[in-house]
Amino acid sequence: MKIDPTNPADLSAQIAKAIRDAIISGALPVDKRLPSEAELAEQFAVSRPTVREALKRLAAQSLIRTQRGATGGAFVNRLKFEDAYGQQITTSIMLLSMNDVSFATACEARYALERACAPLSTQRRSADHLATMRAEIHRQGQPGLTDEAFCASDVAFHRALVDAAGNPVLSYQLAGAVEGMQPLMNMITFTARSRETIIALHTALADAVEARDSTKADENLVSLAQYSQQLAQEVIAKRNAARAAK
Amino acid sequence: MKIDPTNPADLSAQIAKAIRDAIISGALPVDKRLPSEAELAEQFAVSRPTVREALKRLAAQSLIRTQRGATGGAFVNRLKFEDAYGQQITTSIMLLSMNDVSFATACEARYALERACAPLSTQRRSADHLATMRAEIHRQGQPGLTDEAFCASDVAFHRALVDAAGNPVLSYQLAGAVEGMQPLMNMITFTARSRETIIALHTALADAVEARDSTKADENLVSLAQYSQQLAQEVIAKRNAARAAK
DNA sequence: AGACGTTTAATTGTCTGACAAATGAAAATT
DNA sequence: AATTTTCATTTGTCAGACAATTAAACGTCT
Repeated sequence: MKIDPTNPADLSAQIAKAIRDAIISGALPVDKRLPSEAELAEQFAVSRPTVREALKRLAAQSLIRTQRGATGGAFVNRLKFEDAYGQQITTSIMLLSMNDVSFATACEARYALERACAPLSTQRRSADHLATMRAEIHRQGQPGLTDEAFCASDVAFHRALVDAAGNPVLSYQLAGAVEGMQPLMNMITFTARSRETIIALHTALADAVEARDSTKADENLVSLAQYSQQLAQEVIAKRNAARAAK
Repeated sequence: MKIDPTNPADLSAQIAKAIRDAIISGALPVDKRLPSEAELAEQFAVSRPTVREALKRLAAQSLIRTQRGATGGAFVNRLKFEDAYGQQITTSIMLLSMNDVSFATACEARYALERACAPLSTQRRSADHLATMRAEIHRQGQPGLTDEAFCASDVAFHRALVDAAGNPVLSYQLAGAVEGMQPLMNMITFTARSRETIIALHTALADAVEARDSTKADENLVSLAQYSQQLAQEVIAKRNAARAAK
């Protein structure tokens, strides 16, 4: 683990990279304690604040955790799927909001990935996953539900579908695609009529999953994708009409 | 943007969260200059090193960039897909290596997602993407190629297939699944015979993409998935045999 | 001897003050 | 008017200090 001392700028970034590479290469195994900040400062020939900035960079990526006290220090953190979900969702939201990604593009990606999950989900779904899906469908039918709550329930429904595949790697990858779309979905106003249509499709999808019928599940996902695109187009059309009227 | 002053620990994490939330909510738009470190220190009633640690956390996530000089400072960064790729891949590699994810689970996820891309790729593939795929196939056939280089070319081939779908969101999500598997793939020793088989499947896949035949492309992906699983099982079987012999 | 409270050393978290380096704007000079 | 110089601002880094936390070492009492 060495840094380039000739470039006296970005020292903390260089140190963070050196430690990160050591973790990736396996030289620093999980739960291994790093040297203390004072020792690291001496090793890299920098001051303690600089070392601390480097450690905070790593902590932001959940690569290390720190503990105070006599036997404390910085430890290589076992990256949990749970922690990675959060980062993945944040990054997805940022990407979609900052890069003018169209609803159509994001929606296409989301449903393409979900359709990839569906055959596995229909095979492996447990009673638990199915119950979650049914519960969310029931929630979606309740009167007085705000659009945001309806969207959140929609996300939970689809998360259950994805998790039913029983593959944590798939769940992780899909978390970004499904949850990252929520801000875009929130632009849509769900009328009572459109909610009915979505709930009907969700029910049919849940039925297909219960019957372990992957063909029907796929058909329903295609219908959901098409209907989502249609709703978004209506929103855009209305907005354009309002703009033209001005 | 406020923090809880009653808890005098994790101040930098709290400040980072406050700023991150402001960025996500849109209160701080892209390219907006944050207050200077001295001003932030005053606003949050903390010292400058604490503010700096918070900013480094955000920089580690590519949420801000900093610039020295008179008109410098920290600016909200437009998160590029390119930047997000790198983080995605690093996180995926960590997740797979630290959580005892089996080759079978990772492989299943990867090919499920790739099959989701394939129909779009066959529809939209450009001559450019096809040329990249052909070039990587050619590289894979060269004698004297190390296993690592063969794997890297395999990844490049599949990246081209994914990018051919013309959906940056899909490419981003798939980057983790495809490139994150590389360390696992590197465990496999590719004999001349197994390379031949893989190259034949790649060629058939490229042919299907060229002919815009999504059914054939899907069949070849399924075959590739099965063959990858078979190779991995052989490696595991050999390893177990060696262990039993001891 | 064993259980329990106390001290102590190590470590992170934070603060203060300082200087160096970069950089654009303003001022001075040609 | 163009160029050079100066200057103010801001980040990057450093040194030293103290507070808070924590577990181990130590001492004391039963």
